[in-house]
Amino acid sequence: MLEKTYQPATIEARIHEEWTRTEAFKAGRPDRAKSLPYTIVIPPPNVTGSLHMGHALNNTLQDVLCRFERMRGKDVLWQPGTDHAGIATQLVVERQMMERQEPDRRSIGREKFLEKVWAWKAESGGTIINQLKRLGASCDWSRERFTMDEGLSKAVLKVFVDLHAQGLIYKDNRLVNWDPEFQSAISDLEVEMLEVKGSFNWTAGDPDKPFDAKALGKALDRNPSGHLYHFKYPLKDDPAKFIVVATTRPETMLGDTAVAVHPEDARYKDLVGKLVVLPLVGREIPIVADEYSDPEKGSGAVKITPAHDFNDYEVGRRHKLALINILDAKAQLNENVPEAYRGLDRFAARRRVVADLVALGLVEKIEAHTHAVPHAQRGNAVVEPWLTEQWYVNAAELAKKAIAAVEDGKTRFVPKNWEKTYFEWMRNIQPWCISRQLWWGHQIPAWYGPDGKAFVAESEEAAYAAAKKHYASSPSPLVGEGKGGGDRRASARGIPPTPNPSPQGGGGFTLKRDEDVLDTWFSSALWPFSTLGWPEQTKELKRYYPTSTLVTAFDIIFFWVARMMMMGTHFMKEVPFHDVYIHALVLDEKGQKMSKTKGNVLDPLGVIDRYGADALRFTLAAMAAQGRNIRISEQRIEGYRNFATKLWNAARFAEMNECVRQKGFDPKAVEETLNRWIAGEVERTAAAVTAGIEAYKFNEAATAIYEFTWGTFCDWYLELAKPILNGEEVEAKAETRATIAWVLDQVLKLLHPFMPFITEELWARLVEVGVERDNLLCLSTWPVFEGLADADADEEIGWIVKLVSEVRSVRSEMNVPPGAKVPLALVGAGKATRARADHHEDTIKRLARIDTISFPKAPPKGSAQIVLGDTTAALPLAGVIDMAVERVRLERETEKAKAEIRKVDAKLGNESFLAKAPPEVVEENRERKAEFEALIAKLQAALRRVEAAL
RNA sequence: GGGCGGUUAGCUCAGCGGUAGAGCGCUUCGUUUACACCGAAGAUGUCGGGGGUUCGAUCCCCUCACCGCCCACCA
Repeated sequence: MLEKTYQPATIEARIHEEWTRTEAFKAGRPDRAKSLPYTIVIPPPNVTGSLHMGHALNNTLQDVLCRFERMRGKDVLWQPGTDHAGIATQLVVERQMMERQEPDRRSIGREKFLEKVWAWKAESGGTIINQLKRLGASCDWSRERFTMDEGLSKAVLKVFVDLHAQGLIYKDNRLVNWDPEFQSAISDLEVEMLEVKGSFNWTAGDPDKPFDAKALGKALDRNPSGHLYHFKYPLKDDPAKFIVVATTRPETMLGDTAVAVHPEDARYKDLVGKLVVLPLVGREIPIVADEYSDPEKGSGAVKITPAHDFNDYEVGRRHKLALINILDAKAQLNENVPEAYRGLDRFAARRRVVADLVALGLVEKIEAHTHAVPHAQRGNAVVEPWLTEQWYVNAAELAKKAIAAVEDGKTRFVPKNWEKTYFEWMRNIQPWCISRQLWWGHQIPAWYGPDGKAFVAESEEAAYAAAKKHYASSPSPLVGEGKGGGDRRASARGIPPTPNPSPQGGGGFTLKRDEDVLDTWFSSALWPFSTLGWPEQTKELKRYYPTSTLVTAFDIIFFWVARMMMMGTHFMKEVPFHDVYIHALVLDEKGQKMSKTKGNVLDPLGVIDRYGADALRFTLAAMAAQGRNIRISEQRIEGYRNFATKLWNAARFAEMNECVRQKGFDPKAVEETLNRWIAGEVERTAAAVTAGIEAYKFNEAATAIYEFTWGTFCDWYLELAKPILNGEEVEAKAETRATIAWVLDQVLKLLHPFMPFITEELWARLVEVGVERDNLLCLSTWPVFEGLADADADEEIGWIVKLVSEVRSVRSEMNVPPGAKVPLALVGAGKATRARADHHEDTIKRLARIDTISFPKAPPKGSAQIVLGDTTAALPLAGVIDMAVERVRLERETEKAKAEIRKVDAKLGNESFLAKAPPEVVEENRERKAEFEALIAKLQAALRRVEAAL
């Protein structure tokens, strides 16, 4: 016997165990050997992360697809795994070490530090996987992968070496986004522009307002950025004259190598080609004419610091200006600035420079200025454009095939509008900086010879062999000049080059491996094939690649989707996935991004504890309309928890009424009108759910099964079935019981992708006599029906539903006591109606609380009257109801009908409409008009009777 | 500055060239043996403003307003 309410907590764990025990989700099950494959690779969550609502949505949708396709008979591989998440994970461990007051990573060295990270991974790495399991994710857990697994690392090595050999990976010395806190390069995508506001305003020469260093200091304490400083640079030839430049970063002036003005700017035309003397430094720098300078901005003259600004870098290139790097890896001023500033942090230097220039009378004004400042997404440090040598991928080249694949429709975005975003980015793609000065990640497979030449190979041995060959035919490396290579970069970062003391062979030289690791996204880019065993040509790779669908949120289209497309089309010569379904972000009730700092995080695990995984999943799926974000609220989840309970109780009802599955039950063979009707409804619902999932319209699929289950099955079908179940007609009773059991099974199946736990549980518990007892629901077959619809049954049941609803409505409006049974008179009933009323007598009596049904020629005096097609249903309630109220009610009904007729008439009276609208629409309106006219006629008759009674 | 999306019931949102919908909330009623995490009945909308296309526009086009996001932007 089922309990009165569904208790998810007790059931979910057991069901999950059952799935695991039977290896239900394993790809390549023998019974699916001849099936079509269906593959999804999971967007690998950070190995040390924990489940948030975004994951919950992402994985719910993937699971809906996988369970759906599995039930449709496909051989489903949902490939799970985790990402090593270079920066994020290293950060966590470093913070942990700091909290424990342990020595930092540089003190303990790379090896010891990596041991710690691996230990942390071992400790917390299983968390998110277990959380995914709690959500019900039907991944093939036996195939779990990690981006730093041996196999995946091999794939990374091969890709790096191959791309390098093809000239698509190279080293370059250019400006990168540098995170001075991590002391690592980061990619453009990892930079976030944050708006900052200043508060200090000052103008030179205002006697009422002298410069107040303290006030500026305070403003800068709040925010080191946010001000625009106007500096006066004296002309060399005429030191009494100045050119004014404006900057938000005063300290960079120490690295200025030019001032640029617009070539068309009349104010400065004469100055082009002249020199100014850079204050504080004394360097003579030219005034150049460059289009980059915008006469509208600032003073129209702009200082140029090619080594510390992306735009200035380009100007510098055009004018062959010197690059003076004034910062070290920590963004402290280096030896290239006057001694007074050396060793200062960039923000301290900023104050110092401003103070010194004010003292020299070279500051014209300081304005509070709101502008955007680049911050590192992880860690939030202000990012510094910094000149270093890094490894790059020629993304523009790889993007060609990735773009073509989408243009040709080999990969399709759903919703389609994301293709535009994809193209936009891909067509303007910049070189991808892939080296990171971190330790946690795939170390770059490049070894440097004594002269700094890099040997890229899959192993140290291979690199050494290549080096030996190279140096045998080249001048001795031992007298190398230290040109290029990692060493120079290392020294630029203040890290002394550490020669490898151990001899690596008999070549008379040693190789030193590049210390850097690869961007995390480099390995994730390979995920669709590296997880299948590539570079080995495994049978899994053959069977499951290309994958079917990728399900992800739009915020990683650039980071991940685009790069998988590039790597997939390049190395596999085939797209990594056919469909990319881009889903929404999950926001809080107010539409804000959930974040720990805002404290508006709804923890999916807490939700699962309180309402069950099924309720959470259903909520997310039901709200996953395309092209819109999801605002999740606990109330909504509660509503779907109630839905689960509703289903549970419907099953309980079935159980109590001995509705047991019948082997070989054929829904086409049922004879009771009621059962024929519900069979048709099941067919329609199955089609709607199927169409919804196929089109990635999860909300439509979820709504279809919800409405059927609650509205059609519980509210009407079961209620209508009760008289039969309680009646004496043995055959009808048996058929109805069997039908109920069958419908319930179809509900369980259709609902299973959304609510796997409760459905699996009920599936198992409802089997009393034998059908499919040994099978799990998740491996059963998806409902597909044809030919169950029965127009006659639809009409008949529709009539009953209408009659019952109308009677209830009138009773309620007329304040008939709910307990009171009243007689029903059907006036003007034709043969068919009479037959219906006879056939469903018990049902009508029960649901509408009627005691007797009669068929008089005219309505009894003092009746409330309901027009139902050709019949007027009269409730003789003389004395119970107020006829004045009844008159008002009938008048209102009449007015409504008249309003409808007016609308229809407006159309039918329009000749253009008759001429141009499709004939079926015209016909539809004619029928509508006739219907309402008939209705009005009957209502008028009813009104006359009421008036007679008054 | 470039792009994308949104504006529909009190709230959160579906829908869509031809009768405006759901969930929650609200009102009234209800101990009819599946379910009060329930049942029955009910109220509520100038479908953001303006223009256009069309026989017909909440839906398509243009425009304006407001809101959100992405990209670019440290003078």
